[in-house]
Amino acid sequence: MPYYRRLYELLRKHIREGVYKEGDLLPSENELCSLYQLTRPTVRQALSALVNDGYIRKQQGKGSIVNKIPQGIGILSVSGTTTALKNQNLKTITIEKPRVITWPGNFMFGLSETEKESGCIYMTRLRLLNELPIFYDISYIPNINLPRFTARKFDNRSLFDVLRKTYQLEITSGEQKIRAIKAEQKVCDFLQIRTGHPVLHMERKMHTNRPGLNIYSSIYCNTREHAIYGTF
Amino acid sequence: MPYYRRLYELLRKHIREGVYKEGDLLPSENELCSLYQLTRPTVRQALSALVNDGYIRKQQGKGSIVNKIPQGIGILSVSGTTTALKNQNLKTITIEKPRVITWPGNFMFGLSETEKESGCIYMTRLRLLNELPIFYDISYIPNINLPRFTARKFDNRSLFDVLRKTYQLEITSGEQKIRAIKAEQKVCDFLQIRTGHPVLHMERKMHTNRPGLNIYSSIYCNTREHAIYGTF
DNA sequence: GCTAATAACTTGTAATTACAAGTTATTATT
DNA sequence: AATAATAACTTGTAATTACAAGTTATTAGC
Repeated sequence: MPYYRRLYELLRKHIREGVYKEGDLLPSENELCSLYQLTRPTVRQALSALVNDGYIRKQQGKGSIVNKIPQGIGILSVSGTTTALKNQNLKTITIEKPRVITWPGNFMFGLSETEKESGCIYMTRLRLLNELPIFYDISYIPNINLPRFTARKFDNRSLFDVLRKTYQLEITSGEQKIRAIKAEQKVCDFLQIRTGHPVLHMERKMHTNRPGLNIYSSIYCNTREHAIYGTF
Repeated sequence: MPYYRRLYELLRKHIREGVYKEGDLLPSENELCSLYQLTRPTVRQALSALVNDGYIRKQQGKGSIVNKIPQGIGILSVSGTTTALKNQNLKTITIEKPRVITWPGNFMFGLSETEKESGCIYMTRLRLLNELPIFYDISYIPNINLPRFTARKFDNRSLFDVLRKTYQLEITSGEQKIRAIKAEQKVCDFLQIRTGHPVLHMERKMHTNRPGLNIYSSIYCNTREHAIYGTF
């Protein structure tokens, strides 16, 4: 792991654990240099990654100021869904275990030839916050070089954790379409809401560090109690 | 304007105008160096800003690959709402002209003391896409050093354009809460939809380059025809 | 005691050099 | 002709140096 990345991970951990609180100043770039035996460009690379991910903001002449950690459900952020939640009780239930299907006709995003040919791993999950169902997820993953995937279990573990640890797959960026819709019967049942209740529908395409491999989800979200929170 | 910024603006313009199309490779970093008489760190700074804003992705050993330009309604991106739309006919109507009010009780985000003391500029606008109302915007701006703001006109011009050009205010980042709700009567009237139709509700806090000055909006969005599109 | 200049910080920009690591086209070998 | 090694690219990481520009604390002068 490169030096700038190590420093990034360390500072990120410190911020998340409250070593540096909201409004605090990080050590200055020169201090970080001498603390960790790095040069300024390297330190700046780590800091700009933190700025990028919303952990700090910088002000010329002043320093690196720690931002408030997102407390809501940070599903809009790049990092996995589970990560943004800290003390809240989030549980994941697999409704349909992963199985290989042919891609649905009229898919939400355009597919490459490679993706079309390789078929699709399909699974549905329900995610509960404090015992209340919040997300109904339908995931579509191209069946490209992911051995034994359908045999894996995801209960109480983020799909993205498995992808990262087992297949070294990381989400690098993505696109999404968001709508407010009247939920159909099946979705209402899963989310335990009245038929026709407004529901947030997200269609996401997530790019990974493996070029050409994208992960797709269709997510229905009950926002009655919790809003979707995101930074940009 | 710094060199890296100039190169960023130029390449961004070229991508938006189609000089480089989706999937194309930009000139290599070394080519850009000799083309514009810059050094590689400077070129890389410009490119990483383009990666950041989703215009390109990079692949080691290959090059900088141009991404698809977002064609939807790019309200989730940092840049102003109007910018992401290209050939579509977007019109803005001011419903309530900017006026100074006291901050509403139970405001959607916590306010600093400075913000509370300085009062609030309030305005509401309706934005139409191809003659159809899509967004109903309520904006709240702290009345801090913005001379003659209430006298300005915003018809058919992005609020953010005025803020940038008149007051050198730029949005640097922000946070938002998103919900699917049943629209109340007034909102339905503005958006020309049936009472109780699902509507997307966004509450946004936008940080600016002027430390301590944030812009707030509450946006109701009709997503029946158009989805909100964003990259991350 | 107050004010203004200054010094000592902070981050921002930029050139230079060097090598590592991934990709692609070329060349040599079989 | 197909394959494997290689060379010539590409971007990634990292140290070094220098000065510009913004912020804050100190100091000198009144």
